[in-house]
Amino acid sequence: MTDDAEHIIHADVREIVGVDRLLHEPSRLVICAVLYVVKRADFLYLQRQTGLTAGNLSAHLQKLEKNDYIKIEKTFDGKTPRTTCELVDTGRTAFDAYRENIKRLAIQLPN
Amino acid sequence: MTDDAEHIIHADVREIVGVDRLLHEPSRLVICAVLYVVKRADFLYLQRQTGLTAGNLSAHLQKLEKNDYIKIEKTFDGKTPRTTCELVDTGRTAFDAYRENIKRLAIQLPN
DNA sequence: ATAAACCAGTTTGTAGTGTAAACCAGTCTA
DNA sequence: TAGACTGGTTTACACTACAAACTGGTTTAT
Repeated sequence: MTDDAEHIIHADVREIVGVDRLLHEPSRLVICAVLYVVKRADFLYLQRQTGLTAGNLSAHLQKLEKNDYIKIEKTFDGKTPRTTCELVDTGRTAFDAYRENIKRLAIQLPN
Repeated sequence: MTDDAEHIIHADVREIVGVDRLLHEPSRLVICAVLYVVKRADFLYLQRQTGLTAGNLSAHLQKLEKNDYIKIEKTFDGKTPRTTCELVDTGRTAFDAYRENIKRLAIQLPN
């Protein structure tokens, strides 16, 4: 195989090695996908939607918060604690970019 | 947030937690994307195309081979060793499936 | 009253993974 | 024949995801 075939391989394909790892993790991708459409969601709702264990979900949410992709609010609903999550601008923008990237990858290659 | 919004979230979105991890790793995804279009490629060609270090590339190729996604052939080109890689059916099928999955994810969500 | 079960998460331990750096066997060059 | 180069492989380590164990508090049952 020579470099003659190089023209086939679009630069975008190579660039996916630099993909946003924070979003590339499936668990977090699902979390963000859910938050992308519902805007706000509490812990249990997210857990049901994603199918993640509570521990997992908690860890991933913290990671997303630390990177300012989501905002976590802790309140009380009567006496029971409630954790509410929201995708903020940084996260929304990153998610859009990620989608664009993988869309290009998925569509661009010849069959 | 109640489950009223549940209808928005398509089942496919949730399913990406079960994505093919072997292909989901960006390095391997690029390797397979290259092999997908060129059919056969040697080690150095792959290294140039992917931008991976030799050690990395070697490790990922072994992982792909162990899972029967690619076939690795070792020959001599004169006196210099040559490692040639080829995406086999299992790998090609998996790659197609992976593309389908992420395409759905990328396209399906509302903006 | 008090024990048991439950709720809403967090923390901890472990196994797996990706990565770069170090290494190796053999070949070419001066 | 010493040194550099080829074409990789192996090693060491830092990071990550995941499940299981735990925490702090509340409700239910006895």
